[in-house]
Amino acid sequence: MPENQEKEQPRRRQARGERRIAQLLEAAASVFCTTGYTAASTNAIAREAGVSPGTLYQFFPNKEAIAIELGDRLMHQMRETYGEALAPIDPATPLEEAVGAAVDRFIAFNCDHPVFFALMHGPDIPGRITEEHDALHATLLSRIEGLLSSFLPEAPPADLTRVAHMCLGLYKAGLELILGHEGAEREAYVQELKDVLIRYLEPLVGDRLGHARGSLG
Amino acid sequence: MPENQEKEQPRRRQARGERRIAQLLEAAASVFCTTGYTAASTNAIAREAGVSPGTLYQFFPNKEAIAIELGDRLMHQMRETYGEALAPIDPATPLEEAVGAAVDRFIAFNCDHPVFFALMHGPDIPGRITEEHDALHATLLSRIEGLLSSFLPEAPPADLTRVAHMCLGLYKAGLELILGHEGAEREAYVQELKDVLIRYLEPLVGDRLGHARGSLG
DNA sequence: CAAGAATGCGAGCGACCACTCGTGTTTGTC
DNA sequence: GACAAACACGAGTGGTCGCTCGCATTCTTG
Repeated sequence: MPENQEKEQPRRRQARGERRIAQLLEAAASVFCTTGYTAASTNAIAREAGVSPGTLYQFFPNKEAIAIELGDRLMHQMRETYGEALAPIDPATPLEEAVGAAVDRFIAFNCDHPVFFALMHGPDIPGRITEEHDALHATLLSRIEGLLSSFLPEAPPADLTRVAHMCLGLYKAGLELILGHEGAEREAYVQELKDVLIRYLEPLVGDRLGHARGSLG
Repeated sequence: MPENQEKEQPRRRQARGERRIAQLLEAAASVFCTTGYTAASTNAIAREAGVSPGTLYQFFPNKEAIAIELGDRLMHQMRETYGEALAPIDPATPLEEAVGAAVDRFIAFNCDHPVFFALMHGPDIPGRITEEHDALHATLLSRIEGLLSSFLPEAPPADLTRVAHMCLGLYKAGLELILGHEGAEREAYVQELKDVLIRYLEPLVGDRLGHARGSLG
């Protein structure tokens, strides 16, 4: 059977279809945010988008595909964001500045796209999304490791990896608190997160260059 | 209608029944751990326990009650644990010692009872468990605040609350990494978590007493 | 040893959900 | 305008899951 059924050429879409897709993804983002992936019913997504269940399945083969497409689009934007936020930097950059800039960019992204957090942290999420998340996670980790190694060229790789994991974990913990507050309190938590990271990393990287110790605001 | 239907006196249980309950809770813990709460089917729990679905419902009115009972028992043990781990201490105790002891106890508890983490972090968990979790969370927070205030009697309450939230969040982040590793690597992460907390808190509490700065191992 | 309560079973019920299908409507193309 | 393809609909289908019910078995009690 030489027929290749998996390679269906993308069916021609009209402008209306593209609009529907965007509409459905937006609705899905909203529903995923409030109820999580598994609890989100496709009917609820369709209803939120103001279309019928059948219409939803005109554009997505199944529920997972919705999350995947949403994840892909977010991931794309994310890569642009961390491309800027975690680019290799001059090792002479003060730690405060490097951490502050990276945190600000990531926090801004996550505040703009709360679905991202919801989609990447559900314990009930299908395999494909987890794969994407793991891939992103790995990329972020290697970027952080790269940055760390420019500060700490002589550290054992295992330690670098561990510290990178820790940084990402600390960021996620801070993000959760930040997303849980608004306004001035949110800003205060952002600052607190920066302090955590800076104070954690300072003894590691500061020993090499003897940066000035942090002064509290 | 003067009848009070909610107050059914607890039906008499035989030893066999108590054993079954323990068996079912253990099975539930196992299933919740591997699949999470919502994805765990009551039939799967019954199967894991080696009994029929009907037997399960002989002892629990519904699925939520299983999680609640499990949560209650864990919560009870937890309170004993943090009763020791977060008891008010002499403000003169070195920060390293206080943080190290508290972290060790909580980590030990969480490693002994992985369900606890699974049950308290699913985004899909029913209201009652969330309430319990919130209650525990609040208690832990006020304990931490209490400890902090003994170090920082003059700090504004809002700052104290924020720092306490941060500490708990950092702990949870560390816990996730710790549970994800074993053996020596796990121990390394435990130490890393302690370092994070100590370095975070040191500038706050250290300023008052001028403790020796941390030396890396 | 009864008699009643507690325990145990498992087919099956009702609800919900992902997904389909037959049919009707809109849009692009000649 | 004619034809086909894309779009839209929503009742319906199959499957899963929480939970029930009638009945069999084991324990406690007098």
